[in-house]
Amino acid sequence: MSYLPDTFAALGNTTRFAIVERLLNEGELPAGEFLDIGDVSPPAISRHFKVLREAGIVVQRVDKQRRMYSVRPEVVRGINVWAMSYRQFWQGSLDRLALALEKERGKI
Amino acid sequence: MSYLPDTFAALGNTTRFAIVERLLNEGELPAGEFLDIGDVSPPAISRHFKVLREAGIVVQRVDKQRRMYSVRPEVVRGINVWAMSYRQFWQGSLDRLALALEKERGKI
DNA sequence: CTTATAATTCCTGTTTACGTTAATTAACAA
DNA sequence: TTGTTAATTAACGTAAACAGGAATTATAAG
Repeated sequence: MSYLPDTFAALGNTTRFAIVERLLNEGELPAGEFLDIGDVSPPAISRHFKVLREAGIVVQRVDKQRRMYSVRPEVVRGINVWAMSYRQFWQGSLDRLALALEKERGKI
Repeated sequence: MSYLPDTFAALGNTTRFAIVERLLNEGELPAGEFLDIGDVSPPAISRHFKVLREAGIVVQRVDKQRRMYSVRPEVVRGINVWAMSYRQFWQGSLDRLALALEKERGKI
């Protein structure tokens, strides 16, 4: 069985997706850094991190009173592996699109 | 704004994920072909396809009484583009893992 | 015209998701 | 000790997700 549906379910919430993107761009950050993300309360942030943790998307590191969060690289890589496994499918359509554009260009 | 959270939300259901994987592997199929996927009723299948359509993941083609469904290649490609945009992040961790394994091998 | 097939929509009930305020835990600082 | 900061858990309410059976629509076949 694949773990991907659980991963996607966790990323299928705009607040959590924004959290993950920010962690990906800025690296490890404490939970408190996300209070400005789309007006959510501290309890809401905390529960979103719990969902992300339980889906295996982030890991927590305790530093004094703060909980530092970071994204597990394998997760993003896993998504990439999945999408790449269907590369022939989507690459093919890209090639056909490029070909069609070439032909259009020829007509003009 | 990114459409990815909606895409992930739609794929974050095991039944819908199974539907999409099957369409990716076997190509265009009628809705009725999915009645064996984890004992779901025709209405349930129909509603899952509606979610997938509204998320832009699949397209419908009418053929007599049948509704033929197929995956939009741009969607899978879009997921790939997103994951690839963080390649440095997950590739880096892979390299460190490989290096660690090399060192371990050296010790043995 | 009548029946069968394919899929959907309607109606309804149950579960899950998500947010808020209040209370709690843990660490730090005066 | 007392107060402050960081984050979580508890309790509660509302909205959305999801499922099933019944009814509906559209096409095909006898």
